[in-house]
Amino acid sequence: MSAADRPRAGCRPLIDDKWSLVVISFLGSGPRRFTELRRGIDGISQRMLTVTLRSLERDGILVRTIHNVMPPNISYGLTPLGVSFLESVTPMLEWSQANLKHVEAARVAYDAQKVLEGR
Amino acid sequence: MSAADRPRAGCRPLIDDKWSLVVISFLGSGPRRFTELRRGIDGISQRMLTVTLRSLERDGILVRTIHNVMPPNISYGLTPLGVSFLESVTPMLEWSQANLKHVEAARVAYDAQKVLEGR
DNA sequence: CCGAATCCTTTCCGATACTG
DNA sequence: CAGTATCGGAAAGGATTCGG
Repeated sequence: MSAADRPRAGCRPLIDDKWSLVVISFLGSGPRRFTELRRGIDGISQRMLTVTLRSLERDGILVRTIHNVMPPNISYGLTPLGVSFLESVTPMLEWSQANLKHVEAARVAYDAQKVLEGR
Repeated sequence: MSAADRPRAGCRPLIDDKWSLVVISFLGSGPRRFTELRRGIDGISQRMLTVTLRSLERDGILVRTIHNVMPPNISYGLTPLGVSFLESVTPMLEWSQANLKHVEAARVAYDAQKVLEGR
């Protein structure tokens, strides 16, 4: 990779909080309702789901749609901007899955070395 | 994008803290010394640079090298694992740069709408 | 120059209770 | 079902000081 191919140093990700990526990748397979998200995303609290959805709606990453059927329900789906973002993070998500073992091994080796050195 | 192309829902990025991506992308152009990083990365405190470097060293993303020249100095450089990670985040970093204006515009529109609705 | 240690403030976030 | 409001503990992070 040459320097010209890379974004300039110091640039920051626009979406970088704890739950946004998980929510976005969950919505990659199609719109979901609040409760589906809550049950489908392990460990998220109701509060953080609400906060995250609001923030992503504000950023134009997803849209909140109220369906006037009986009973009424609300769904969340990615916008075209959200889809393009998901596509851009997919390589990083795949890297994380593929290299989880490598990173864990590096941590174990590092910690073991620290113990040998006497903290 | 089909469902099979995507990492399974709920997977989490291995590196997702505030400063790691900035440090890694800064090191993409080659090894740097502590003070170069400190001066080159806008807004990072000395403490957070230290903490971030340790964490990334532990993860096997970068290596700390002590050069026994006069005067001695210490440099930080990406490992092959770190380079592969940087390559995987590059699309997301480029997306962030390319869509900053879009997202900011969406935020302004959202906030304006909220005001119209009377909070 | 590099970084550890301490202190202190800010922000995050889960639990809980309540509304249409 | 789909939220909002509030509270308190936990964690992040900045400022400062000290040491090799």
